[in-house]
Amino acid sequence: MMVRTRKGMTDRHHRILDFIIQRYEEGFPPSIREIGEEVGVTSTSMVTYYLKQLTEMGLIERDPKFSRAVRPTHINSKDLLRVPILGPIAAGLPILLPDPQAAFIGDEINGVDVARSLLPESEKARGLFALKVQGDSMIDAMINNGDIVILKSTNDARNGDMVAVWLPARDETTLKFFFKEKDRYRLQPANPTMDPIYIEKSEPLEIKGKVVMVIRKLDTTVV
Amino acid sequence: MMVRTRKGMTDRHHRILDFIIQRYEEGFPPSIREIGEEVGVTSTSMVTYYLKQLTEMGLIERDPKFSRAVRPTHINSKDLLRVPILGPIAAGLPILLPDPQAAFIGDEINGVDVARSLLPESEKARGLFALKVQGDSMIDAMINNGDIVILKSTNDARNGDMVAVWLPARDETTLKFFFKEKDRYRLQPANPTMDPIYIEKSEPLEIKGKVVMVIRKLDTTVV
DNA sequence: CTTGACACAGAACGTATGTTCGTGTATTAT
DNA sequence: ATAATACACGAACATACGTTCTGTGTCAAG
Repeated sequence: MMVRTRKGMTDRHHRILDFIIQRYEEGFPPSIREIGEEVGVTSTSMVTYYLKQLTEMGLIERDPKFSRAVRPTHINSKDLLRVPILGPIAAGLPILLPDPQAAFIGDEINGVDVARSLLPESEKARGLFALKVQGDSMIDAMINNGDIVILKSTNDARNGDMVAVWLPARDETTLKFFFKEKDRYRLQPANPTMDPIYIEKSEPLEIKGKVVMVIRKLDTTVV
Repeated sequence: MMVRTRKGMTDRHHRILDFIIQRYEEGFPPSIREIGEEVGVTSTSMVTYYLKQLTEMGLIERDPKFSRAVRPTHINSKDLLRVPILGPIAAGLPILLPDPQAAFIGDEINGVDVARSLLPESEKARGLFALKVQGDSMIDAMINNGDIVILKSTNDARNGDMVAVWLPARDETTLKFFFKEKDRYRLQPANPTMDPIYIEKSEPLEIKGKVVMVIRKLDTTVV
């Protein structure tokens, strides 16, 4: 007998969480009243109310013994960003769609730690996910079996972006540099010795994300 | 008995600074009274006194607008490893020898921050350096112009290691998988479609380091 | 319509917090 | 010896802080 469908994160939840994360990264956690002032909540009890919910969602931690003792739960430190590995990527496999909700649910799945200093300013926000390359099908993108590709979730791209695309007509996932030309899209392999693929604009083409970084671990340790 | 040193850090300075650093890493900065309790200073004015000195020494920062707004100025992180970028690497260039001394001298040159969690246990020690790939000569190693290669300084390699070698006979630097065979060394490109190079054991071959990681930043240069 | 959970505001209250001031003692320079 | 300085304790005080209580309005299910 649920009275009202429990909405997950509202805009205010997000803004409060963002503010706490921001302050956490600066090293100075905010007080209840500072949070309220930031997000436009005039009452301290309302902030407590939201903080309680965020705590129950497992997104923040509080220590009732101290004032200003609030911090985001996610493992991300001030210097690191933990990017979730959503799954494998291979030529024959469609890319798993990143569920923005799922990122918050306590799915303690695999992830890669990336130094924030390596990411451009604009990517420091959320929306990043990682895929682990399976097989040798991405060789023309200079990407090997086992490499970790970090992407930003997006549905469109600008010329020159390296994007992960799903080509329904070919049942194929591929990583290419994206160029929009007059009547077609040109998907250019990173390897300059290889030829581009041309996709007519009438053909379907799903951009799943923009590649932000590629990490290759050379595991010299014998497993 | 305690000798009064005119200036500099006394034991209490150190303990206060350590406590601030510890709390900073935990995300919960301490209050004046908590600091006093921790280091055995009974008076809040004494803590203020020391904090003022530490601020003047440039070791901590405070924001008088907020409570608990104290943090160490230096950025030390136990999650990150800063790997110095010693220079470019290109086919025609010999690799700069990493000077272990130079890494410690306050040469605030370029560096990459790497999450320790991405490095294998054995590599967490020192001896790592990074090179920035210049040109397309490493394409057969699946490495692009602009990629950052992180190496561990070593003079020998095991079979299967990816190594950076200098071939004096060819005046060439290259990154290849290393295999020792009966009478020769086989240098295998990472790209499986390309053929290996064979070096007779009589020929000179200088192993400069073992590749631990490759990082490719796709600078979409947004904004 | 009634009910009850949800969303929000305001105020009250006890404690926490940082600053300032007064006092005292040991060390050092002159 | 005297003065200046560094070090130390405690109290006082205004404000900051988090919790809790009361009250209001909304919305959907029964």
